[in-house]
Amino acid sequence: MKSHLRDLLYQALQHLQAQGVLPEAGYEIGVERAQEAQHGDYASNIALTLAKAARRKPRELAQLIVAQLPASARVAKVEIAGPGFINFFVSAVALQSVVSDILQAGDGYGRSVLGAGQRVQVEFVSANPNGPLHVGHGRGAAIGSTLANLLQATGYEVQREYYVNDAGRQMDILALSVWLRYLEQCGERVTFPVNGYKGDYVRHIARALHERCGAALRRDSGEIWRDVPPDEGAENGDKEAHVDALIARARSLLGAADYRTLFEAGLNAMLADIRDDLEQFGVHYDHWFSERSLTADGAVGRAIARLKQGGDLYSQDGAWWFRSSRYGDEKDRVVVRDNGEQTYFASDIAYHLGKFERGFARVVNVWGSDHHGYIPRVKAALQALGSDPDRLDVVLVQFVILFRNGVRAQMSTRAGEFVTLRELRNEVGNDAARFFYVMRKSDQHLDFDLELAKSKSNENPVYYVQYAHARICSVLRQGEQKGYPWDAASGAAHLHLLTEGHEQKLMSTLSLYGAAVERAALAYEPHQIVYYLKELAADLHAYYNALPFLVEDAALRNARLALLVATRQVLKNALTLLGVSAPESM
RNA sequence: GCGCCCUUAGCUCAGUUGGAUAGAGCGUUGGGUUCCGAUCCCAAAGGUCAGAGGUUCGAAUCCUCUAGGGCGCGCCA
Repeated sequence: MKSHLRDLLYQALQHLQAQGVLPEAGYEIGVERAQEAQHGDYASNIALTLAKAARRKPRELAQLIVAQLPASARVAKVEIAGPGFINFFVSAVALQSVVSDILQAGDGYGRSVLGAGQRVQVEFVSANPNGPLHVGHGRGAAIGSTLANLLQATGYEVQREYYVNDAGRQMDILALSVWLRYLEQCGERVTFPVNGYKGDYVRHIARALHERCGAALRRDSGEIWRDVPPDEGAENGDKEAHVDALIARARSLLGAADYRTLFEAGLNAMLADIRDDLEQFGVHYDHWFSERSLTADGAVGRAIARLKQGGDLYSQDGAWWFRSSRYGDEKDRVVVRDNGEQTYFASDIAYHLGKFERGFARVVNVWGSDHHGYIPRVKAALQALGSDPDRLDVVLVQFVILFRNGVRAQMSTRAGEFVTLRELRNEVGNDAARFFYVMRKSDQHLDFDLELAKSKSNENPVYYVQYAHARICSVLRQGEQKGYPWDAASGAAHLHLLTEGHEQKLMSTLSLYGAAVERAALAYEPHQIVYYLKELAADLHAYYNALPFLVEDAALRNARLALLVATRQVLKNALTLLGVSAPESM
């Protein structure tokens, strides 16, 4: 419709140019949805933007343009309003056609080819596999997953990826923690390090390991603790040194093979848990990318070598620094430490470089907002290596605060540990969780009202929207029972009977769906789908309350049912993008 | 201290590349509807868009400064 109106305006402008009213030049013709009903359906500000060039008052120019507009069956009325806006009122015929469009396209309605098959990668969650996912990760999962769905629906070829941080000290701490719990299983008495992972999940992993391996990984406890520097709390205690020494001891006492067994036990158990959690949450990945693989196949070494070649590395204090400040970062960053180990940042350079080498036209990272300071250095690295940093977009996700009965829900009883995603899902259900997670703009804090998410009332937006879908199903069931099954052909033939105000409003909202999907996808703003759904559901409920559907007049009845079925289709399509179910009854 | 993000009605939040009298839900007040499944409609009240300058036909939106809040500033990951 928008492009149709642009065409009409373009033709009018051509006439005016021919008459010498307007100078010859190419113009951007802006056509927007009108904000208020009294402004019609679409509005153009073309007269305002061209007033200067035409040396006429905007309203006067608007009149000239309108006078030259070709007639169109899809436009019922054109008005000039305000400072010089041209308002278009869409004809009933044009409005009604949306119903048949939807019924014809079905599940495909709202999809577009905007992305033209370009390959886009969305990387999200990527939580370290050293513990279960918590409620904060859940928001990243919901937003990332919806974003991927949106981009797919707009014609991009999307790859969903999880970057597994399976290297580094944190994973060694997990391995050590598992080992100590395992030794407890063997009957040893251990003093658990302050820095160790104390969650119950570590005990579960240790128990399974003990059942599988017996005492094969047991070592003499005197040897383990010999000369280990004291933990925090003791005199001259240092929790970092303590835990590092224990890791080194585990390595030496167990040997490479047994340490690997231990390490893998922790990693694999955690990964399986995370995978399972996300799968149940309706979040699916195409690829789980291992950080260790980057070192193993030499990608990190190659990236560092390239930086060195480009003159972007220098040696200082025994370490290798990347001159990121040259590319807009606050300061330079270490990529190889003085002990010869590569930093996490070094892997990340290789990882992001690899993303572009894999042929993605665009790369989207969904990160917790606490990582925002990391963006400049990654972009700096891409630029130094000759990739276009603008092809990397980072969506920052703010924190989630749980509320129960109006008060901030306490973090779990175990000190410092957040409520897990699984606990949240079990309490409020997957649908409510996913819907609530994407309800706010991602860079806004999310106040998550647990009681509201569970309530079965129209104040609960999930319930309100899902019920709109169920309600339509219910009407159709009622129709069957009354001997009024929906006749699709009759409905299609009598759409012109849909002239009531509520019907027009509903059809108008339906016609906005495609634009809403595109906007949400391009701006990386899943919350726009939620707002769209709320409006669509409100229109449906209002229609339901205002007019009867199962009327005796078959033509009118089938037309109304056609509108209902179309509405149901769009509700379902939009809910599916969010990963929320569309129930037939509730 | 420096950097990034945020600040819109009593509350929770929208506001589509700068557009018309800044909107919605909840809450409050008054009225109507209560029929296909569990609710909708109308009206009223409520705003210095944190504050101050600037850019222009036009600013919640862009720029500068100030205030308040969040986060980040490791040879950690």
